[in-house]
Amino acid sequence: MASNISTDLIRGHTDTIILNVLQQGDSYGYQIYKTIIALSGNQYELKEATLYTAFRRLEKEGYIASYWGDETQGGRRKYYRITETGVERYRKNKQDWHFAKNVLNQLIEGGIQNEENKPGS
Amino acid sequence: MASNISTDLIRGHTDTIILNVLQQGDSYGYQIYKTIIALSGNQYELKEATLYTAFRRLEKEGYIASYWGDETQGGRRKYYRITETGVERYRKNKQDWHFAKNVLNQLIEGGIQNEENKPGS
DNA sequence: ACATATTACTTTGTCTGTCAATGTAATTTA
DNA sequence: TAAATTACATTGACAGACAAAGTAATATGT
Repeated sequence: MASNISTDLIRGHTDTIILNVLQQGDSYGYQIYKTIIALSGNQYELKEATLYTAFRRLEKEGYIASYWGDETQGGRRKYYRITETGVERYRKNKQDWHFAKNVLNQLIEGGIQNEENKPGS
Repeated sequence: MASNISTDLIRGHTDTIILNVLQQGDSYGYQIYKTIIALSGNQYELKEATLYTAFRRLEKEGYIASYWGDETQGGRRKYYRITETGVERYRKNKQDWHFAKNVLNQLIEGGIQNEENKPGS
């Protein structure tokens, strides 16, 4: 893990990242933790404490829902599922990110940029 | 000012943005404030309080230096100049941003991205 | 068999950057 | 001459990220 990435550069994207993972199927905390590391190509680790904080936040806001897995041995894995409003939220966040990315390019690079502006979505 | 951009999406880029402005010539607080709004195409306003906080931070760390303009009427404009380490810092920050941007794309968009990976500089 | 590592979830407290609110004072415009 | 703009500054609050520490189960190594 090179981890060049300062926490402030990711700040604000945590929720979007989690929602993206959950959009591809239900998952539980530790697995999501591993998935994010893998997705980043081992470049970024979203810390566990941050993750679990985000789960609370997202659930409270109704973007995800949780249920315990039926592991039959102890109260093991807590699974998360993305809700409909969660999917909407993800789409919105993704748009915002594309928008912000373009503005940031303008602000960080010197003058006027060519145009690498295709929100895709 | 549509200001779609949440503060958390910019967080961590403030210093880089300021250094970028100062790289194109000395300037003073209020002008930098206006320049950033213009540079963003009126899409983003870096708040004054944030700016002045950043000036302190950057000066303390030796990335910028300040001097009073010779307005001869009152202690008017405080100009800022980017230092050599400031220029280096800017370059580093820009690289970090390109790197983080690519990782973020991976984390926010679903699967594996094509490749829009040319750090430029 | 026993220690260690890994899986899995949780809480508490701290730090940092951003910004609202507020203030001062000079200059410019209506 | 009142109001707006320019220009700089401080204070206090808030939110997100995370280090640290902990609990408890299962798996692995020796």
